[in-house]
Amino acid sequence: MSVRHSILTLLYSRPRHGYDIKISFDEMVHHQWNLNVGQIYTTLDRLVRDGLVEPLNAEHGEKKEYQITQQGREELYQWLIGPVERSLLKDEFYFKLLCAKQIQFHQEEEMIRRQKEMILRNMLQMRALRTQLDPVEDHAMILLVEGAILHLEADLKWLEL
Amino acid sequence: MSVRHSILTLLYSRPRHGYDIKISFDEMVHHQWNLNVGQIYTTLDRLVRDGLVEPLNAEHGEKKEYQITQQGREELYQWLIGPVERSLLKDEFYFKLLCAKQIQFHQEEEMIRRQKEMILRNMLQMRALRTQLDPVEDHAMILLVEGAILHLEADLKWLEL
DNA sequence: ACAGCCATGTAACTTGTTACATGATTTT
DNA sequence: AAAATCATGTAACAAGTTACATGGCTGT
Repeated sequence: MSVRHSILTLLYSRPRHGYDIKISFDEMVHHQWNLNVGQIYTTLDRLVRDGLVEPLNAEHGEKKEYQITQQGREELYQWLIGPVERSLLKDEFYFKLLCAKQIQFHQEEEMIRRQKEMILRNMLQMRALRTQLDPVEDHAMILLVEGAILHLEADLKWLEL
Repeated sequence: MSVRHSILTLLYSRPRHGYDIKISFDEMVHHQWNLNVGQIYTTLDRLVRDGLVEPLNAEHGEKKEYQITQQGREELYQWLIGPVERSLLKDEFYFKLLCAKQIQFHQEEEMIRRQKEMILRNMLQMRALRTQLDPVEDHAMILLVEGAILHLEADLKWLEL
């Protein structure tokens, strides 16, 4: 979603080097998002360029650590606190239906069928994830996953109309 | 969302020139999405490059028209019929909550308050749009807008937990 | 004459993304 | 010794996006 902000998030508590960020990222998202390691490094460079992150003790050239700057903390704060747009066209499926209507694509039913399938697949995925979570350690994550499942159920209900 | 596919959609029924696409696009989305005209032209060039669109009678250099190719129709078809991912991390607000938890950002309540505000704003926007729609001409759009409103209501309900 | 719309385009930049190269260290 | 993991990076491209330049045509 926003690799930049993920990195700022992980650097918030302590400095890390690229590979460390990669590992921590995978843990944070419980391996639900496959991120190419290379992207960590390209994004770190860009964050340094923008003054949101700065390199630490780059002496010999090994395990270059990075730390977040004050500006980086502010950027992260603003991002977190900023709400997410939820207008009609921000939902790609609605947008597709709009386009389908425009060209008189008479296969809305098939679109809906496939979308339902995807939602079911995503629900299974979420349920599988939930069973893997530790009720103590991942308490907040469990709430999120359950919220996501409720969301998917609402989605499904709407498609059944 | 996908400017490329919007353009393919508009070229599906007949060839058009850039400005025509811009006007039709604004109509199609009922002015809910502000698209810079320049982007139409850059995207058209890229579509031509990829063989999804081809220029028509570019004689004197005025009103260059473009038409969709067979490959373009197929691309559009595949895009329309393809389902949209709905996993946990694809929702930016969930992702923000995850990051907030990671850094022990103790302002989840404020995040939720602001997100609710945004949803209410988007709901008002949708309701305003609905009143502007023609019950005959825009029948399908009305369904979509009402669906979006239901969606927003479900969103709101979840945030109230 | 001037405003406003019709119409086209480009240069520049952003983020996301990947395939690939390279080598060190650790485990089997 | 081979395989796996640790670790860093680069070149290249896609798509989104915008500010800006340019000129014709139309109505007042």
